[in-house]
Amino acid sequence: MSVNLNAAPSAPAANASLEPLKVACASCNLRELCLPVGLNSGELQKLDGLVAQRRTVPRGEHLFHNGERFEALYAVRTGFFKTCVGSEDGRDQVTGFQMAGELLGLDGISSDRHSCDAVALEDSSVCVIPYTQLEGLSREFSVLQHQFHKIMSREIVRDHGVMLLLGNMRAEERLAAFLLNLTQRLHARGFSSSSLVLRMTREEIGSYLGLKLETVSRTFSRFQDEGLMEVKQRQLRILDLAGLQALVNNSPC
Amino acid sequence: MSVNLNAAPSAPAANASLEPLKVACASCNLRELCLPVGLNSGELQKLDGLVAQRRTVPRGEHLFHNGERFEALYAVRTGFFKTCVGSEDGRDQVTGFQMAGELLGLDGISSDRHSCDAVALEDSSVCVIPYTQLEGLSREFSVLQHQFHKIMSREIVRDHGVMLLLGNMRAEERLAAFLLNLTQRLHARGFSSSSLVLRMTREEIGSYLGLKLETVSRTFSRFQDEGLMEVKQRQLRILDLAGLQALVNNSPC
DNA sequence: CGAGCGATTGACGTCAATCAACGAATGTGG
DNA sequence: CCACATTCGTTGATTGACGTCAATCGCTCG
Repeated sequence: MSVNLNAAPSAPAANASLEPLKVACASCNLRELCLPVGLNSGELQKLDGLVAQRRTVPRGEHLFHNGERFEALYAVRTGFFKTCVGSEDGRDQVTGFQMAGELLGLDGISSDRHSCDAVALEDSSVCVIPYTQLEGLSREFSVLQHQFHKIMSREIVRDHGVMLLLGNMRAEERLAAFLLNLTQRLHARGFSSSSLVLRMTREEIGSYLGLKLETVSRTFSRFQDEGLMEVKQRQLRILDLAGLQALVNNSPC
Repeated sequence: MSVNLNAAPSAPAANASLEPLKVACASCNLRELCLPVGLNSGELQKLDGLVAQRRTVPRGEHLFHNGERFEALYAVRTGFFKTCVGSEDGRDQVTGFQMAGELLGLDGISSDRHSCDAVALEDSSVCVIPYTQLEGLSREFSVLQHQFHKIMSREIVRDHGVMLLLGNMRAEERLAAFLLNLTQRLHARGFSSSSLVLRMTREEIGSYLGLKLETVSRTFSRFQDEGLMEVKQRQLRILDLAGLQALVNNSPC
């Protein structure tokens, strides 16, 4: 396996800020990445009835907090989020980064409370999906039910990939895997797969990868020295994709 | 948060080997830990109709392999399993240990193929839950649907806890967290929470915790020297639960 | 323009990995 | 039943990767 991630069919990305009064799932350009995959138009309409509310989250603000009552899932429409869990003694761990078309809040189902924080890394907007209603609708439409289950399962598989990364890989391999994941997801959304702008700090990358920010920074510099990529602060440019892939796949020896 | 794990109400454990011809969920002593939580007797009967098949898995054998077609979930009746993912270059990572009442195979939903190996660490038996039928039944019974979603969500939360452990904790803390998790789950199944027999090798523990087997062994020895526990091969005895908890909660400084 | 956060880089320390040897337990075949 | 093989576990010495501490640089935004 190849350090799992959310593979998805391609679709162009949406634009932020100017929020239309009503954006139906049926006309959303993320529908092939999101919950509506496979629904026919009648089903889509029903789903739209449910996803009535939108919410914008300014950069740095929480979409939800750990411990908060769980009532809805959120589909990212525009923007970028991180989720993180924390231990009593103040350590915290970024558990994921979410971009357009990805679902937030699945952790909350288990205990009716959110068990992590979700924070916008740039001005973002989400669709609010009231959870009880989603359960209801997915009892009506087996396609929706199955798609929802697939999304939860995909999250589990992704987490297992991260566990492999955290448990077995060295700093270089972790960062390479992270970059490949990120570019693949961006590519699936119609962006360039070689040029990207990071939405998160070195510290946040480090937290996700189980590294310190200095190590992330040094590893970026090493990649640049080796001609694998160009690094200008958060502006990245992949020069040697195969080289990065080789780093992930070939064991260090 | 406290390095999440599958908390569950208590229930005594079943006995192996002599497999009854028919064991109904309704009379299973794991029903308060497993899928049937909250079902009324009519619903239980329907679920029983679905869970017709049992399977025994001798120690060391696979319940399923990575890449195999996904058709059913498995509920552990007796015994003990590990699940592991592997990368191309041969490294592999234990992603979890499963005991009675826990579900295996959730990773398979996302792609219709299992994405990990499940291996019995002792002679074990499982209930086979055909997945398509489970989806059907959970469209009929919202309680079953909700319980199933909770189980998937719990798996996600558990994985996030492991990510925190792998990303932030030192060897001692990881092992302490692991032991506390294990004893809590055993306790929930009616076993002593101070005495336990490990079903897995040092290497498997190490793989789960992102450590080498020598480090696991050394850390066990240190715990013993410090009077936290008694270690005789795989036979463990917790002497100072609070001491272990302190290790997990208090940052090293 | 200056304050402040984020990023980079260097010197040094630490924890766990690696390499290696040995001991204990379990299982196999003569 | 014992010799032997094999796997699992323990322990020590050394190495190496990443963390820590610290100084500096450079954006970005009031």
